Amino acid sequence: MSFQQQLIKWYDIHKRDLPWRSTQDPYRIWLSEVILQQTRVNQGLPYYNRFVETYPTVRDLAAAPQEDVLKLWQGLGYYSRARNLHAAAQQVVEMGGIFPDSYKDLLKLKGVGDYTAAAIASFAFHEAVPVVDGNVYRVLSRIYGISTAINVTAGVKEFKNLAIRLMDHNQPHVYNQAIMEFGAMQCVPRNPDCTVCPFKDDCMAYKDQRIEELPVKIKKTKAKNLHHHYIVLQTPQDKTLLQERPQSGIWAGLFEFPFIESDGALLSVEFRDKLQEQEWWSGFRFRESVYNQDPIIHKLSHRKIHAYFWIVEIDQEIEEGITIQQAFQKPLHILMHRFMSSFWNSYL
DNA sequence: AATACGGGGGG
DNA sequence: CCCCCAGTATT
Repeated sequence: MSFQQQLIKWYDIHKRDLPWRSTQDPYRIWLSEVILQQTRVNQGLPYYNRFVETYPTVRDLAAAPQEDVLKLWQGLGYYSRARNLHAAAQQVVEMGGIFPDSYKDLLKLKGVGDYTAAAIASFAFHEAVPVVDGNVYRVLSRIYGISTAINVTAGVKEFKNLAIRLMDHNQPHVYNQAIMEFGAMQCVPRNPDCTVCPFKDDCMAYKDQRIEELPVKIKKTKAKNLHHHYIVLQTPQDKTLLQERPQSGIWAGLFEFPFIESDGALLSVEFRDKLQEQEWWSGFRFRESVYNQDPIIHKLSHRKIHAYFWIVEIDQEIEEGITIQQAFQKPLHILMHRFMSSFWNSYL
């Protein structure tokens, strides 16, 4: 039995019942693929359901305000995916609302790269293009004993070529689902149960006991430290102040309290001075107290944010002030949302 | 070719 | 603590 046949046989027995597998609608498939970029199925699943329900068609998504899309995306991370998703929906609507139906044309959509274009093209249109995601790298590197790093150009090309050679051209949609599912369920990153693997007699890595070494990946640079002193403004009428982050960089387009950056912890007097130096701060009388003496550590892939929340009470209303309820309506990053939930749920 | 970009889960 | 996840865009 060929590799493809064995793989598909395994898939038929072990596949999970996932909502995007029971549709041929390119819009839904695209939605699922973007949500699942660098995201586990279990984490993305509820978001997929909410998006399909809120925006049943690509036109609904295109017509929505970006803030609403970000709000629905809140907590999923890599927020440029949401902004690109929104922009791509508008691209599709401009093309008459008809989804591109080939790998080549799909690639033109914002946020759709090599993997996602291949996924949509094969799942929705049965085009014979291979998906090469983290699962596929792992499966192929192990079975074929390939030590080329998966995150260097030579590796990307080598694995892509192998994937093209291996794929089942008669049923690319099944084959692509099968190899990813196999990586996700059987050929897992750590401690796979190779004794029940259908490829245990052929797998080079298993034979050479190199399962834990493959795939090879060049390690990434380590995180830099940032210190954020968030200003939790409180007015007499219990209003507060949020600001939108810039459209590029970390948490682009999300909302948070204004903050002061520093090299480390601040004493109350230091915080007062820095606050009064802020351009937007218009010299209110205020009383400050730090909510958390020790920083809350929020880790991103390459930033380590030390967050301090300073409760700053002023004795007058401000024009930009919003209610707590309004603040919760805004798209927020997890650090903000966690603080707001714990602070205002116990405070109110 | 390297870096930026989240958050959660697992060992 | 470190690694990984249905990657893409930018530098």
